Amino acid sequence: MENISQEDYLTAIFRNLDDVGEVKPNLLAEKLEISNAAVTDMLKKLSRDGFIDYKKYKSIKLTTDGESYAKNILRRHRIWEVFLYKTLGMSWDKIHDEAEKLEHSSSDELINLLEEFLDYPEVDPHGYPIPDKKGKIKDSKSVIAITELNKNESAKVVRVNDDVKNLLTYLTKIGINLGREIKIKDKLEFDGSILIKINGNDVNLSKKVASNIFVEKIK
Amino acid sequence: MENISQEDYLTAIFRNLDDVGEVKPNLLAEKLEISNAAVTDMLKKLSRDGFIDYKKYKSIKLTTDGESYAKNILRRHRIWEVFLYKTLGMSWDKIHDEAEKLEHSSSDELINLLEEFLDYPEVDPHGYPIPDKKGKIKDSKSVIAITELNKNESAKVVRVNDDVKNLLTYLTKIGINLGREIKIKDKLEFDGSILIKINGNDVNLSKKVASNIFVEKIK
DNA sequence: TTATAATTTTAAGTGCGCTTAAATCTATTA
DNA sequence: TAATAGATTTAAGCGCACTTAAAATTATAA
Ligand SMILES: [Mn+2]
Ligand SMILES: [Mn+2]
Ligand SMILES: [Mn+2]
Ligand SMILES: [Mn+2]
Repeated sequence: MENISQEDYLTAIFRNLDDVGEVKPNLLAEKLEISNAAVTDMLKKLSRDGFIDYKKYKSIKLTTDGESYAKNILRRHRIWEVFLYKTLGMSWDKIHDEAEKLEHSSSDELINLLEEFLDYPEVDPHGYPIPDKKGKIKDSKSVIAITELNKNESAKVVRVNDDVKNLLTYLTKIGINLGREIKIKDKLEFDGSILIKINGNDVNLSKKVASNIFVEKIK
Repeated sequence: MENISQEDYLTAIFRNLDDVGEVKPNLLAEKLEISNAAVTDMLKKLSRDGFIDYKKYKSIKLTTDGESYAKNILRRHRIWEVFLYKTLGMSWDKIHDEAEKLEHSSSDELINLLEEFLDYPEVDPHGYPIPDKKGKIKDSKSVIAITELNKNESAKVVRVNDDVKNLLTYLTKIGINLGREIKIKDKLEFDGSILIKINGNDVNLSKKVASNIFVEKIK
């Protein structure tokens, strides 16, 4: 395909599929920071090119082609992130934007060599799984958002949404990174915020922040 | 700037400046494999944006801005090539095209980290010098084309034009790579071809090939 | 159920980077 | 020097990826 815009649309679609495997144009427009009209335009092209199923005023589905394409771009993105973070030591909050460009400028051969050089990493530095050459993604059913934990439960941070502006910078500031253990001290009804204990400190997370941090329970 | 086309034009201009620091549109059209009309179009934009000095029907010069921009892209390109070749082991004839894309998708910060990781290489895998952070390029006055050698002179291959389609693949096939010693056995007048000895074999190089291989004399 | 709000599409328009064809300018050479 | 060849620019047009404004459709809530 070799088309930066279309590639970004496809990954945005894939990342935002709901429980029945559909997305709405409005959400895409938000995620891509683009007008609704532009989205409609592109949907026609993606449909024409066989990457999505699209009927006017209906939700969007990926075709088999579209899905495997999206996963390939995601694979590129995440492998680049590992390289930037581990090999070059670039900071947590910069690698996503950098990978967002590199993902469109590298052949499959390059990505495979890079994967080998990095010794076949399974997750990117934000905890997202890296699809293998065939597009297979390890499923992570036990991964849940902090918002789904109950009071007094303990958990380990295993993933953080890399897609939310300035979230990573904020998390670094309050001492949250992958592998950290947290404990729910309280869940506040009126605004959905959550009080957690981390590193011996009490920290209050807004609902929005908490819903973008993912953990695995510790029994 | 963040513009792939303009960046490729600028490096093409820089790489093809003549002895008085000028290029003609026609040559650019050839190198970029694009119509003359498209070149004229882009020259107006590059001029508007302050990267070149351009007057209708006259040759093109780079402005100070244009030159430092071009050298920065060249720096990116060549550092990427070193990485692809040395770190990942990608083959000699594939790295150029890959770098041709990556050069447009990497921040200065990334390039600097990469340069450090590679331990500050001075030349790319084709023998071209890598501009430093300030745009300074080591000059290589003693580097000459094979065509400039006389009969019976010996020399070491130090650079090969990475810009000529299929040249590298061909050279690999006949056993020419950087560091190899050659000796001029004969120069044929009628077609400008040159007979050289390399690796104990006699090989005939066409004028076109010979003019794209660069050497340093051995006394 | 119907008014209103929200979403989505259509319409019109823009700059980009390209194309081919025609016009214009410059260089070569008879 | 005048004809011609070659280089360059202009003109018209195209698809892409976006915009804003208006129209159409669908969802929500009184
Ligand atoms: Mn990311
Ligand atoms: Mn991207
Ligand atoms: Mn190169
Ligand atoms: Mn390029």
